[in-house]
Amino acid sequence: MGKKPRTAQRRQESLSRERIIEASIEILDSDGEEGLTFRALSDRLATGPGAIYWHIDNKGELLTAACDAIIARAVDVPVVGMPPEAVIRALALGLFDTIDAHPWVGSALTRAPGQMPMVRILERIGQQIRALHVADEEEWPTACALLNYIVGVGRQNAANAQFTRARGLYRSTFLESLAITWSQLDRKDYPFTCDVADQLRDHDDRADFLAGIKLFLSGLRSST
Amino acid sequence: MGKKPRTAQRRQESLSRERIIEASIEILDSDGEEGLTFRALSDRLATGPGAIYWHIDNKGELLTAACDAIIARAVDVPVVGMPPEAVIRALALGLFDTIDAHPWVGSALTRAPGQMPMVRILERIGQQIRALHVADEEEWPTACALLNYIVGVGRQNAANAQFTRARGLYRSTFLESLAITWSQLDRKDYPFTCDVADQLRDHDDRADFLAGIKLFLSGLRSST
DNA sequence: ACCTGAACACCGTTCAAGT
DNA sequence: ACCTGAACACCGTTCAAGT
Repeated sequence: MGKKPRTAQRRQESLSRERIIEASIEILDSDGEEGLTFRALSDRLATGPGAIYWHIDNKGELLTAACDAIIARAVDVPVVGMPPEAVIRALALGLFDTIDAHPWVGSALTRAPGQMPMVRILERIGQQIRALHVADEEEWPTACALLNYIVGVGRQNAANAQFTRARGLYRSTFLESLAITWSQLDRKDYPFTCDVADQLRDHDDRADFLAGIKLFLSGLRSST
Repeated sequence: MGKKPRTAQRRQESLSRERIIEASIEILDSDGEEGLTFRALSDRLATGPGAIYWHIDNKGELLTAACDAIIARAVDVPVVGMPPEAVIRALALGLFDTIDAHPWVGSALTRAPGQMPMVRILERIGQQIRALHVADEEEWPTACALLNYIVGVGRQNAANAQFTRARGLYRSTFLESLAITWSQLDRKDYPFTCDVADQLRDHDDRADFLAGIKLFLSGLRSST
């Protein structure tokens, strides 16, 4: 018997940073963040764990690079001839859906402040903020706030989904049990949460996300 | 020679969930998230790693419980006689500072969707949203958006600080090197980021955070 | 230059054995 | 009921040795 079962046969092409990142994304998408190990990765690439270190510095850099590949695509939305507010909405929804489809992207974004993936998003948002003729000194804080809202809420939404999946539950059953827990809280201390428990059951995360964007944009309109 | 060096002498009081959480917070605050291991924790409590499992289910639950202890204090702000918008601002700033002081709280919050620490925040925000007479069906999405903004931005800010500290840099030198990197980007592709690089150097995260809150509140005012 | 894979120093968690 | 600590099945990372 062989020393180690090999699912894939020995690779033809030589290793490269691109192939490593591509394989990492496949693993991250199918097995989640904790599924990406250097052993699983080197197995898929039919090599040893050490080989990867020739092309990549460490796991953090690998995650950032994989994240950047996804964000680069997500941020590439049509812009021409659309009003800035519509572009912002399209950008925001596109990112929301992307983080939802690749939950690991959310945490990778947070762990790489100021790095390329975040800069890509900042730039797109910033250009639209500029097109809205926000006062010069307000451009940066406004773009920042919007960026953080989008990533923050997208991340939170993805975390919910992951939390659910990790427990082998469906979204509906998870929300159902959460609604029950909330409605059983002491009404004296948690009046709002008790009342809102019902709405939890069949709320639409994507719609709530968009509602926040709209609030933001209307705040922006009223202050310029 | 002894089997194992003991920094603390054998504990007097017996173990308890409270003592474990208290010790965890001490470790998390001084050594960060990756400093909290069951070995470090049991060392500090002068016991074995297994003993902890008698009182706590797993590491995730431990982190959530530690996080909840911190949030419970942070959310306990004076409310009486203040206008709702002022309470929201105070609440938001308090949470921002708390997450900044305990960076691990940010990630713990994200990992416990719908759990107690998040509910505490939701409830306080929700009560103020209600006091602002937001339309019934808008209460939940509005509170949600605000909650997510606060936690999202707070978390991002804490991540920046951690990223800096992990590399042994000061905040100013980190921002300086980031500003240089940004200003060297290709102006054709990154006009906004290039321009904004200067503002990065001495911007105030806390002020930017507050600017987002204000934008939110003015959006709320203009839509009610 | 690029790859191999054993080895190192860790993890979280379990569990038979003790009191 | 509560605690002990060795043991298990993992990690990320390194590095001497190979081609």
